[in-house]
Amino acid sequence: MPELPEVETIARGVHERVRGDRIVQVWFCGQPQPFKTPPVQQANGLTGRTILAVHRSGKHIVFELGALGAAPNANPKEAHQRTKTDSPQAQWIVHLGMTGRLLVTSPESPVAPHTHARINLASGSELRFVDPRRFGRLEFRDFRRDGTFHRPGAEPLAIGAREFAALFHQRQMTIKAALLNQSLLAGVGNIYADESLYQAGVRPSRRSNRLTFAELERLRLALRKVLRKAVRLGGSSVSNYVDANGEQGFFQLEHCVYQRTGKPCLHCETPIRRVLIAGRGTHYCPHCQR
DNA sequence: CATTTCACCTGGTGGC
DNA sequence: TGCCACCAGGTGAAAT
Repeated sequence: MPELPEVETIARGVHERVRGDRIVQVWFCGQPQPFKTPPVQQANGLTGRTILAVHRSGKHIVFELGALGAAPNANPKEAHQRTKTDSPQAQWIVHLGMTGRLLVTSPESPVAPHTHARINLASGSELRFVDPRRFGRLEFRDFRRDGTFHRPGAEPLAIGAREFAALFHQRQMTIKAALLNQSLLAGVGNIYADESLYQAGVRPSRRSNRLTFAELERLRLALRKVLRKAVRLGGSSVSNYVDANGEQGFFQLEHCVYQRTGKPCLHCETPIRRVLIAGRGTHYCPHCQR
């Protein structure tokens, strides 16, 4: 489900709830689909480690983990100090796919259908991965064997004007397809591609390399504006997205084109059009976007 | 190599 | 109410 703002919201929420905690028990459901690393290897790697931090990278949620067998630390104050001094030795990487959810709950709360992972922490809380469509992926990396995780593309909130323009001037696919390509920019998905193209006044069917520098700069700034606001509002809750605490986001109320097919453009009243580009439903205003 | 299409899944919605 | 077609926040393998 999640694009950059939703993943950022979830990662922040999980970080707040599990930082400094220790993994005491791991349960994985037998469905092999979501496991990029075999479940047994993952469970062995995770058990006994301290969670130093949780953060977002592209659309991935990255758990920074301490050394295996580090002394348990029940005292939250000391756990916080440990966070400062320990350096990460391994990572657990979660990709939510289309319908994935990461939740921090109590072990007693009812287990939702399609729960594929339950991770018990020393504090008593439980981390759960739920994913009906099973497009999500779980991966474990031990630095000694696998090195650290590297997202493929640039961060849309950090990239500068020149680099952004250079990236998109090299491509002849449609600008919509280019925005969705995670090896160029990491974190932009269908909602925020459509919304930022609308804000920039650029038609999604345009060829990436045909955009002027000024248009690309408008797009980069629109992307920043849209993504930042969406993060501030906790992401877009379409269908049933919720954050780590089960709370909804509110950016869906700000959508100008996404899933507004046939409704009037908020600028010019022209009906919003929906077409298929790069195999995805694409929404735009035929008058405002050239 | 760059680009496009399609398979992978389950569930919700709206038309008949 | 039931059945069915279509749609969905993503990606990577296969085809072009």
